[in-house]
Amino acid sequence: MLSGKFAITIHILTLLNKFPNDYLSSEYIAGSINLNPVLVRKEIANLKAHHIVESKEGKNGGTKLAVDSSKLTLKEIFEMTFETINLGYAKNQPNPDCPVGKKINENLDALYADMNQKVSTQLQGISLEDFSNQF
Amino acid sequence: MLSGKFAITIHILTLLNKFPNDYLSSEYIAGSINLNPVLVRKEIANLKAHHIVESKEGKNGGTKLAVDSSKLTLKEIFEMTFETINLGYAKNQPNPDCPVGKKINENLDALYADMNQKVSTQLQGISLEDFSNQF
DNA sequence: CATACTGTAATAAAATATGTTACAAATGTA
DNA sequence: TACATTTGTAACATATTTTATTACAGTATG
Repeated sequence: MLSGKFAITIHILTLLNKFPNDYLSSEYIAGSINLNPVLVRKEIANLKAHHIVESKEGKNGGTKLAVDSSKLTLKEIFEMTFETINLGYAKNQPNPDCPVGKKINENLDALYADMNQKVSTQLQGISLEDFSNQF
Repeated sequence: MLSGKFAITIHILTLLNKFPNDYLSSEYIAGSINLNPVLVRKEIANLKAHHIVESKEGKNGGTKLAVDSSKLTLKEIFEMTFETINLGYAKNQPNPDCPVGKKINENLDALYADMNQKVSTQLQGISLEDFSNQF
C-alpha cells in the first residue's frame, strides 16, 4: 500500500515546476529519478487523470504542469498517490467469534482516520511551489 | 517497511490485557488474529526484547503482559514495530548531478520528520488500556 | 518519410511479506 | 520418570507486491 508513488510523483512535479515552459520527456525525468521511463509515464498518466499535467505526444513531446504550483498542495498529491496513511492491518480476517478479533479492524480504522486527519492538515499547508523552492 | 506488524502487535497486547492473569499461548492468540502461531511468537519475541511481556515455556506456558497497560502508549508500540512513518522514497538513488535529484531525499526526510512528530503526538495520547477499553 | 516522443500492454525479475515444517529445550503433571 | 504441551528459533517455501523490461502502435515535428 505504501510505495514510492508519492516520492516519484513529487519528484516529477518538482522538475516540471522548475521548467514551467518546457515539455519534459519521460526519459529526461527518469534520468533524474533514476527510474525506468515507463514507470515515469505511468505516474504521469495518473497526474493527467487528475488534470495536474498535460502531455504532448510525438517528436519534442513531453509533459508540463497544467496548474498553478502555488495552488497545488502536497495533500492533493498525497491523495492522488496514496489511499490513506496507516500502520497496517493483519492480513487475514480476524476471528469474528473473538471480541477482540471482531472489532480490531474497526478500532484500527478509527485510529488511522485520526492520523490521516493530522497528516492531511500538515500536507495541506505546503504547496508544490513551497516544496520546489527548497531546491 | 510498512507491514502488519503494528496491527498484529496491538492485537496481541489487547488480548493479553483482557486476560491479565493468564499466560496465553501463541496458538490461542493466533486463533484470534487468524495468523500462523510462529508469526505470533516472532512478534512476541520483539515484545519480550522490549520487556513489555514475559513468557513461560513448557506446558501451560504462554505470554502475559509485564507492564501496566495504562502506562504503555501506542507511540511505544509504534516505535517497536515501525521505524518511522513516511510516504516512501524512490527506490533507486536519484541522479546527484540534477539539483532536484541531489536534494529530493533530504527534503522528503524533513517532510516525513514533521509527519512523525504529529503522529507521535497523537499516539502518545493513547494508552493500551484506552485502546483495549474500546472492545 | 525518418525521427522522437507518448501510451499502454504483456511479461519478467526482484524484493518483501507471510506461511510452514521441524525440532530442541523447557516445564507441568500423571 | 515418562508424557504432553508449549516456547524459541532456524530453515525453507509460497504468495504478493513492487519495480523493470520489452515491445509496439499511435502521434507530432521537421
